Amino acid sequence: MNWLPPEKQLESIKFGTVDVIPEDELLEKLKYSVDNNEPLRVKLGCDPSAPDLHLGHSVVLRKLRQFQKLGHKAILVIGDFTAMIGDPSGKNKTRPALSSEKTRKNAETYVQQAGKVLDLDKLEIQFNSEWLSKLSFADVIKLASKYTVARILERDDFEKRYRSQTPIFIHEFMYPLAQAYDSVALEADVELGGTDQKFNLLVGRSIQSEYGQKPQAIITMPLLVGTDGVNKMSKSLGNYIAFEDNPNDMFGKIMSIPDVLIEDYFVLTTDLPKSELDKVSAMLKNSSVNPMEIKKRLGWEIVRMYYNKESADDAKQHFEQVFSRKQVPDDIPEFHLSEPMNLVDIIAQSGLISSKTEVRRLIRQRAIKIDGEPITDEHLVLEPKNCIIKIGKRKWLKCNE
RNA sequence: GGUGGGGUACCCAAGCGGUCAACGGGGGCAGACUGUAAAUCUGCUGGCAACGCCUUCGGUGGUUCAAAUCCACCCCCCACCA
Repeated sequence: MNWLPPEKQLESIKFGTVDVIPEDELLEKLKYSVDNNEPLRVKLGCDPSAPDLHLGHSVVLRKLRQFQKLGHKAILVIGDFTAMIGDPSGKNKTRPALSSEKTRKNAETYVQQAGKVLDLDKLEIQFNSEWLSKLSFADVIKLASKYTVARILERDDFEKRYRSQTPIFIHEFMYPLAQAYDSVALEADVELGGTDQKFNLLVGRSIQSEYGQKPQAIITMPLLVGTDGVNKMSKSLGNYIAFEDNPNDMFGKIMSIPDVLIEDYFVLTTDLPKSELDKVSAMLKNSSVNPMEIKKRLGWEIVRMYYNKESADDAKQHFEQVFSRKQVPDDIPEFHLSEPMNLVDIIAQSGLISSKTEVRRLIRQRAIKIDGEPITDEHLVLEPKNCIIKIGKRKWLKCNE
């Protein structure tokens, strides 16, 4: 293996991170690794209960891939054990416990999608049920005796929930410990996570020491802000851009992010080299360049990464056609009209809008147009003819006789 | 185990016998303005065969001409005390 000098490695590892704790220990580990020709074991945990990966996940996955490129061992830990128990952390709703079959299936999808970022051939995949399910109650007590309630309560989400009178279950206290135990079981040298994982990662360090291991270095990555520009990207908030989104949606969603996020997105989700990133940030500061153009570049890059250049070109062109020139997109659903029919029924039947009440609402709001003409009559009956119905900002229906 | 507080629409949160499909805020959607950016202004935000009807206020029964509102039992959450 041709190793990059440890200092160089550290420098590139640090790029885009929030914390590297402790940096000197990581450098030591890197030196040891190079001197002994021994890759570091770099761990990333994942939750297989919602296997729809999005750009938010990509931030930390990309960091893991970077370690792969540097020659280290990337380990993806599937948290199947905890998923099977069902983590009730989402407020007061108990999340349904997933069956082991469902979990395995989710894990499969997860890995398959993660493959868009990681090199699967070099990836070590571990299921934490492998070791966690084998712990005896005595083992668990022993593990629990390594940490105090006060320290667990330091975690700010626990503290928040405690203050807002939201229930906290005992087993939730155990999750950080279980995750920490994963690091023990795997003898991890490094663990990655989002900044929201910082606490858990640090517990890993303590627990590893308690079990006589060298504590892992931890690396936290920023949480990518979602398309709403406010919250972290997450599936449940609906502000996400999924790996599986089709190229047009992917491009369009990128175009809808607030300008202030452009730079973060470039840094955290694309492969542009440092020199290019500098150019981008210079352009963003230069008021003569329309940020929209830079965003198009971003959208193009991202679609290219998850698909290819052709798709990226097409998506960009589609965007310009539909939103810049306000033309009707090429590929829209069709509706066959053989006899006169109520407009409301046509739209409801097409499935583009789920209720007729809502369709009527949209008509009242002048959001429905036929061949460019806003409709005002809720009772309009359409004769069979060829026409284009536009519904709101981004839905179309083509009627054929 | 005891005492007290609480469970309302996607979320927060009013309402405490009819005028309640339920104030207000958030979010979302739509319109204007735009660059599917931000900011701003406006409207909408349970469903349907629609000046009416149906379903909804933790659950089940009950009182009443009439219940989210009153009663009974049950389920769940929180705080304090033990």
